[in-house]
Amino acid sequence: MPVRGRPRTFDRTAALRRAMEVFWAKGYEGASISDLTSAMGINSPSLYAAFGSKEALFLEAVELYTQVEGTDIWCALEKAPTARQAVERFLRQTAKAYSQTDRPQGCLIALGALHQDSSRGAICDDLRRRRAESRAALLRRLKRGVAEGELPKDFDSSTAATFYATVQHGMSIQARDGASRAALLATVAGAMAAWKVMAARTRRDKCRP
Amino acid sequence: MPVRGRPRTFDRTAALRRAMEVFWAKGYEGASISDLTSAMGINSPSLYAAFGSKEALFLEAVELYTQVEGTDIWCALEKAPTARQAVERFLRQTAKAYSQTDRPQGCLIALGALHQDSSRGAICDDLRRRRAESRAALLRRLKRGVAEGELPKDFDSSTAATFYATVQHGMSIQARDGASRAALLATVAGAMAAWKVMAARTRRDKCRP
DNA sequence: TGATTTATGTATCAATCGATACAGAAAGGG
DNA sequence: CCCTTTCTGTATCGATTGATACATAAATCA
Repeated sequence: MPVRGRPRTFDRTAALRRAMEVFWAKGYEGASISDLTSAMGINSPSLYAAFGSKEALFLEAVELYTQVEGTDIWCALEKAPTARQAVERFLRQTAKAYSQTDRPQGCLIALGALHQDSSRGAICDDLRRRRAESRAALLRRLKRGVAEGELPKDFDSSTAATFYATVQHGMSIQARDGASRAALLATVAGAMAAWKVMAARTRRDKCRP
Repeated sequence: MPVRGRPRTFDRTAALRRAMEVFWAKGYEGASISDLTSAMGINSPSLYAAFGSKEALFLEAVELYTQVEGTDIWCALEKAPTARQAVERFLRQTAKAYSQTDRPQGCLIALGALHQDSSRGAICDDLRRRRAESRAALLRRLKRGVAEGELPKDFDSSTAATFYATVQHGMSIQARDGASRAALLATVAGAMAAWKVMAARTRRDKCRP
């Protein structure tokens, strides 16, 4: 069923992708409507007609970001055969994604709107919810590792999930500071060094396996 | 030698401290001159007469922040007897400082201005330089540990410094998301779990000490 | 065809941004 | 005393912010 009125003369998804890149590079507050419209190749009335408001555009851009840029990271976490490999691949994919040179460094969800008072509350809350979801996904994978016997029953999945989520967030700032992929992978190596200690059973019967 | 003209009617340092708190809570972009003047209890001409510009005020506020809020963390790093304790106390002090409930959560230097394009370049560069200095201080302490024989000669101080600095940055976002002190300390525990692995000599002769 | 519906481009809107002009007030120097 | 210097409060400045009014263009419906 075709739409009734005059058809849109721009590609809505392509324009949304451009908006995503602007928000990614400049953050929610730092991206002005003028920045957005010039990057999207449209005038502001078209932006408001198609997306509603700056807030709504941002929320759509973040959803697109999650689907497009986050897929590799989520897949790494879900598809790896062991929890250990899942976490390591999750972090290595993160290092790879955050250090791409043909796009902004670091994560839109981590860096897009950190100051609740100035950004609109809904913006900040949405990103916070997505960050919490990232930790929750890690937690699910770790608990599965415990349930499957890969990790000891007394393994503290909650602490480990918090730790690895925090490392990922720190990597965003590190990447934004210009860290190379090698430097990010060094951080991954450090984080994975904690694994065998956290995964060790309380009784030290694994020292000489 | 007393000053010549009409004396200032407000406490410059107290006003600067208020400005610091506003920047800390809202970031550089998010803090408007109106926000600042109302918190400082002065009018905008007084602000510009005393501090020059918003940029200069921010730079002074960050310097004050470094001296006032960073002292405990730096002291923990410098004064601990071993490198291991230095890093652990450094992170534990960070957890404590970032989770104070009577002030903004997380670190002004980590969160104050992450988007180069929108904030003035000098602001972003100053914070970046201070973040780099934090990693450099960690690196110095670790290399001292190697020189003193606490750590093996092949210990990768650079990787470890990058890792622990990144964890600290991640803790800022974690704290800004409302993490409790216990959650931050869980991250510290995770980060310190990596220590004994990174500090282990290449030959596994330390497994049964 | 004419009526309806939706999108586009120009030209703004009120509000807020960072930053000042200006006159008066309060100090020291002479 | 007057002169100079510096700070304070009021009242802005031009620029930019996010968001629209309005006339016109381009499509479908009847």
